[in-house]
Amino acid sequence: MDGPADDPDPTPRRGPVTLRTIAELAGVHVTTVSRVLAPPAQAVRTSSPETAQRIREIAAELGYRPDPHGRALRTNRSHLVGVLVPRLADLVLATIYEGVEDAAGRAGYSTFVTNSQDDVARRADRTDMLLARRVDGILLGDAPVDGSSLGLLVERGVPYALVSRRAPGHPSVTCDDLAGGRLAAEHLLALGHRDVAVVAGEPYTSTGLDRTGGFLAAFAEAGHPVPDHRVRRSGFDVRGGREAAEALLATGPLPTAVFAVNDFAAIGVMGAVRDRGLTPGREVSVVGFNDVPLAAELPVGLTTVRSPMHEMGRRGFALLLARIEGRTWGSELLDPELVARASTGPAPR
Amino acid sequence: MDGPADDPDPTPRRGPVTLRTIAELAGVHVTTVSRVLAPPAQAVRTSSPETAQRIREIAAELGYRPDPHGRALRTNRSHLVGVLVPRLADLVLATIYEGVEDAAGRAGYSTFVTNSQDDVARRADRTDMLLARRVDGILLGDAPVDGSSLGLLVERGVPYALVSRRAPGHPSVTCDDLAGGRLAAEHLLALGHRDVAVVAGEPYTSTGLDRTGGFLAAFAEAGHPVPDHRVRRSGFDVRGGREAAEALLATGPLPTAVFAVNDFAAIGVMGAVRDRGLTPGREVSVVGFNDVPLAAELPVGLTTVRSPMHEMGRRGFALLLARIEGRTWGSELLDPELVARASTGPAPR
DNA sequence: CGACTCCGCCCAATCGTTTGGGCGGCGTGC
DNA sequence: GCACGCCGCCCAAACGATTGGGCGGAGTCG
Repeated sequence: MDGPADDPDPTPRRGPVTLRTIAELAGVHVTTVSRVLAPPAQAVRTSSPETAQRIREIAAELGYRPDPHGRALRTNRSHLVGVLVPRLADLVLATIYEGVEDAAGRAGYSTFVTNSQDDVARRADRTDMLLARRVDGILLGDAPVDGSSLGLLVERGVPYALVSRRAPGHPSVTCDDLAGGRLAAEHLLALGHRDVAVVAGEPYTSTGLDRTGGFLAAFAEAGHPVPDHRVRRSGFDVRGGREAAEALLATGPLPTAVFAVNDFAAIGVMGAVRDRGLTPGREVSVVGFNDVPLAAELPVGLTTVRSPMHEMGRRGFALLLARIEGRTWGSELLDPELVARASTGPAPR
Repeated sequence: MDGPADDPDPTPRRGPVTLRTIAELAGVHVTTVSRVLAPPAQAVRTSSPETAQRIREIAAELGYRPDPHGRALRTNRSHLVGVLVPRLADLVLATIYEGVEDAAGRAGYSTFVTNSQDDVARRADRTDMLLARRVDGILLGDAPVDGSSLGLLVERGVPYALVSRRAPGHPSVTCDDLAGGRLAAEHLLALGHRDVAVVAGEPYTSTGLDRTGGFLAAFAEAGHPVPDHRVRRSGFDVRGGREAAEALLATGPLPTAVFAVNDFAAIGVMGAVRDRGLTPGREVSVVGFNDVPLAAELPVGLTTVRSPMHEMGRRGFALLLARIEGRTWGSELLDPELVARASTGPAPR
């Protein structure tokens, strides 16, 4: 009863608008319509200006949108990319992803995002799902620093790029985490801190490793090497930071400052400091990393190293796109920046 | 030079595996392969057990995955759904989305998520993009309570469902926010609070409205109506909560408790309380909503109303799927639960 | 022994798009 | 006036999967 509408009224036109719909209305072949509506870049065998104009008008009036499935089938290009993150509920990754989606949208791409939970099996499973969806490439926000799990992609020849975390020998867009670690160290050194501790994040991530590495290097170069027992791995969330800080504060004399490689971990550290009746920024200074919006709003503002998360997402997508399109590319390091707030102060005597 | 591999070796087989690849290897027609590999539910015109077995083995060995574009083109079903959220960098929505993605994955669907920023134009734009991608349905996590912006979907006959925020007359899966507001009120009433304030969230959202409404109703019924000037709209983030709290605390006598309709807003409230030299849970009690993981880890643990965010996402997808498949469906209300921590205490005299 | 049924498979059309190959007709040059 | 070129368009063949329609052969039954 509600069939393909044989009323002669051309405007509301039931059903989806296809090239054929337009071709019939314009009294022309679908090929012609396709060629007219193709992006000007690949404008070969063009039509007469009048025909083109007429076709464009009809297409606009009907609200024609090319069917991505038909197009993908023919061109073998889906204009889809997969994005793998450890957890989307991690604000840092969510923000990076916003950048990715932003850039992808502008380039006419859509993204599937999915979380791997930093779990090997799940990562393989999700990658498989993305490949089954025929994505044009994959952006990895969860790469382990040893590059394991990238073999499959290389082997299959799937374009990919890393974002947030780097791995030697693979294309990536990351914050210059080594420099960021140094910034934190220099800030604390300038405030007179000599006896410090590090909440170091997960040891299989370049973010944790590099930030810690840069920090330790700067202290060592300044003549105040940080002993091993003052460095402790941790999760990247509040709980992880709190647990690591409790362990660090429990043993021996109190450090005068703690550097956490992630803001949420730093918030956990501040909680642990408070639990001992101390105030962050007075008895114990605390530095975080990333500068999430929350950092500025805390009762005691968190001193932190700002990383350009949104920008990182955008550039990460741009890098992936360059690889997909076979253009030249290179890995990128984005500059971090120190933001001093109330959680750091001069070292107590 | 790297063509379709005419070596007789059947196993590594260059290029993508299609039905034809399998058909040729099995010496059978593609139709037969398609029918064998179809889900058992729609098993009509089946093959002989031997043929079927052989086909399945070859498919498994080659790692056959049906091309979603070919399938979508033919069946007019993309197995794709769009998800619209205000901001993915909002932990609450990110968690709900994790639930959505979880359920979608299990059902063989993939999801596009995109943020509307609660902006009318952007929402229309993103919806359009999703429709252009030929999604089978749309899940809305950003619906305004007046249901505006849903007209387009209804009109076009696109299956949709609401999650997190409801709108009268539209299918939704939400937390029972009215009940949640009451839970918060009852908790504070039991602690002896009579003079309270509300940080009410955005007035165009059912979450803000219902949580506030339930809270106010319970206080009114208990004989302690909350005056208008003690209720103030706010953003759902830390800054929004802080700003609203500063306004509320500035005028007249201090309330003994503040209910914020969102945990992050509550964190902002606690910051404002601290700024005045007061301690949350002593001079001023604070209650939040959602129970995000951070709430338990704060220096002063946040009393809050837990909402089942992950579950909400899962059920939301299930509801959408029911509509897509034309099954019967109904809106759902999920039960909230009060979690008492240190940020609430007996009302001071 | 013939007719009928049904099983197991193949044929062909279709979804919407892109793209190399033709093919008339008009304009130009000699 | 004829040959040639090119402009503007149409034709047809893909891409991979699904699905109604046939068709030969084996089995059943009278």
